[in-house]
This record gives sequence, structure tokens and C-alpha cells, in this order.
Amino acid sequence: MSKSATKILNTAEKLFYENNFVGVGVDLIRDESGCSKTTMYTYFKNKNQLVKSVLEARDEKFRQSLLSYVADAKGREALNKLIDWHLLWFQEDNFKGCLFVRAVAESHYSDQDIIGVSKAHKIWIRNLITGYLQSDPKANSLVEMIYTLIEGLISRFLVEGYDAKIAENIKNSINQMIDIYNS
Amino acid sequence: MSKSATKILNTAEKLFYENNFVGVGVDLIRDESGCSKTTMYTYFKNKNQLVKSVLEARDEKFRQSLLSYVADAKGREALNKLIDWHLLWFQEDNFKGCLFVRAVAESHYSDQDIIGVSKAHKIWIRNLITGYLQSDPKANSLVEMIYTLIEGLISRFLVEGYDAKIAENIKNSINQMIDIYNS
DNA sequence: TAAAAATAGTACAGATCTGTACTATTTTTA
DNA sequence: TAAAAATAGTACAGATCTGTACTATTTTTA
Repeated sequence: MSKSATKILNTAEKLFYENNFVGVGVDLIRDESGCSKTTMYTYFKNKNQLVKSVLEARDEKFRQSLLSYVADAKGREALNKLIDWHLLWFQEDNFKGCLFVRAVAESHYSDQDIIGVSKAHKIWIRNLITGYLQSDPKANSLVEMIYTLIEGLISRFLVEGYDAKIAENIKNSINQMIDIYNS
Repeated sequence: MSKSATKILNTAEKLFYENNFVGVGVDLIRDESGCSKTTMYTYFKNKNQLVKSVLEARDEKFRQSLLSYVADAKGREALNKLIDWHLLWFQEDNFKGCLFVRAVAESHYSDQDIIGVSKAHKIWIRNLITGYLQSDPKANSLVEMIYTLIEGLISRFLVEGYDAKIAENIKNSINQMIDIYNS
């Protein structure tokens, strides 16, 4: 990927995340990225394609960052690292929810590309959690609950702002749940 | 509230919910509501005010619908009715997540009005759950978990589409959790 | 170093958006 | 029934948006 295309992708991602997709114009992306429109439209055939590419690139970065944070931890420890990674994300100054969820929310039902990328992103995380818990009793129920709780925290902290007590409370509850099912 | 204002509010709510806020123009709301722009701008001084009014009206309808569904149930039974009410909502054909969360996501940090209405809406639900569980041991942890799970399901079903097994699984887990804390 | 590719910069067409102004008509109120 | 209020309808100003065309310049490649 060319340097220009990367610059455009990162700039668009930042602007879409801070504001929203429809409200950020291509002229603003051009200005903030320092690239010309010629270059933009060379790499991305239209704005919708740019949105899709932004999501794909974010997905890739997200997966790498999370896997790298979990590193070679296994099972329960890996799960807690996955949770901690999310808690760190929630505390970032510019945190504004999940861009994939937001993309689906802003899209029309017919935008199957956008919905597809977002679904795949979510399924990946869910499967990752499944891998960490596969040897636990009632693994399936645990996975559903843990994954749903994480999704819930993303929404809650978007609206309510980060709250360390809530974050810790949920993390503790998850661990208690696993203990109970294992006892 | 005048008949025209109500028509405009309901039309705008439907369009905002099906699509998004920025992407739905006032001309479309005018056409679909059958009202004139004169009338629109008489009741709502600008589009942002209309968005705020839509959210306030939706909040009111939401609360009434939920309270009416729970009716005179108490405690655990009330909680399960609250959950069922949400599951019915998730199964509606046009379900597309929580409009309040989506409004915050589409807004800028500086849109304190929109964020305020959405926060108040969420706090109300959380407090409602608290009321149903106040006599339970570890009520606080239970409330956080249940409320966060519901928020999680809203996001999940928006992206993944409704899944009855997941819904039932989460509902069962919540009830097991309460049982465990009570035993 | 010559040719090819990438990029910048400008201009603009054509669509769309918000909000206002103004007149005419209909409905409600006193 | 007369006055007041609500509403429709039209037109438009001024801003903004996406995408394209075209030329000039810079960078990369062979």
C-alpha cells in the first residue's frame, strides 16, 4: 500500500471516528491528509469504498493489537488480557465506541459490504474468546456472556463515559462466573 | 402538542432510525410527513432541535411502553418482563439498535444536549433494574451485569441480526446468576 | 536518462442541504 | 362572524457535497 493511500486511510479513520461517516466530506479528508483529490480517487473509487477500506484497515490493526497484547498467554489468563486490552481502549481520550457498530448503524440495510466487514470483525472476537475458554464447563454460555458484556461496555462507556468502578465490577463478575462454573 | 408537530416527530424518528441523522434531510421529512416547511420550522427552530425533540419523544414512549409491559410485576418477575420486553423489541422487523446510542455516536463531543438526553435515558433503565433487584444480595453487581448484558445484546443484534438462542442463553444466564447469589 | 506513474492543484458540473422570505389559503379561536 | 393562528406552497440564497476533467509537476521505474 502506498504512503499516500495509508495517509488517506488513517486520516479518514480518525475523522470518521471523531465525527461520523456521512458528515465527514471528502474535501476535509483531502485537506487533513495533505493529499490531492486525484490521489484519493486513484486509490478509492468512491467514498463508500473508502469507508469500507477504512473498516478493513481498522479491523486488521485491531486484531494485531489485541493478539500482540495477549501474546502467548493461554486460557483464563489470555481472557483477562483480552478484557484488559478493552479496558485500556475504553480509557483512551478519543474513545467513541466501536466504529464497526457505528458503521452498521449509519448504513442502510442494503449496505451489505459494510455490514459484512463489521459482522466478520465481531465474529472474530467472539471466536477468540471461545478459544480461550474451550476447556471450561459451560463454555458456550460463558462465551456468550463475556462477549455480550464487552459489547455492552463499549456502548455504555460511549454514552456514559468511562467509569473504572463499573469496568472493574464487570471484570470481577466475569471471573467469579468462571470460578463458579469450575467449582 | 399539535397534530402536525406529532406527525413530523414520528416521521423524523422513523427516518432517522432507518437511516441516520445527518443523512436524512429536512426536505425528505417534509415530504414524508406531508407537512410544509413553514410548519416544521414553526415547531422546531432547526434540525438539531428536531433531533433533540425526536429523542425526547422516543424516550417518553419507550418508558411508557416498558412500564406498561412490566405492569404491576415486582422483583424477579418484573426483571424478567423487562428482559422479555427487550427481546420483543429486538425481534421487530425494523430493529436497528438503540437510537440514543446512535445519536451519541453520530454527534460531536460538544453536542451536550444530545448526549444529555441519551445519558438520562440510560440512567433511567439502569435505575429501573436497580429497583427490581434492590432486595437481592450483591444487587449492585447484578444490576451492572444485567444492564450491561442488555446493552450488549442491543449492539450484537444490530450487527449480527437477531438470534433467539443467544437471547435465551443470556436470559437464562441472568436468572442463574440471581439464583446463585441467592443461594 | 528517458518513459511511465504518481501526485498536486484548480476548476467546475450537478446534486443536495439548511434555513428564510413571502403570499395565499385554511383552520381555529374569541 | 371577524380576527388570529396555523399551514401550504413556492422560490431561493448560500453553503456544501461528490465526483470528474484537465494541466502541470514531481517521483519512480526501467
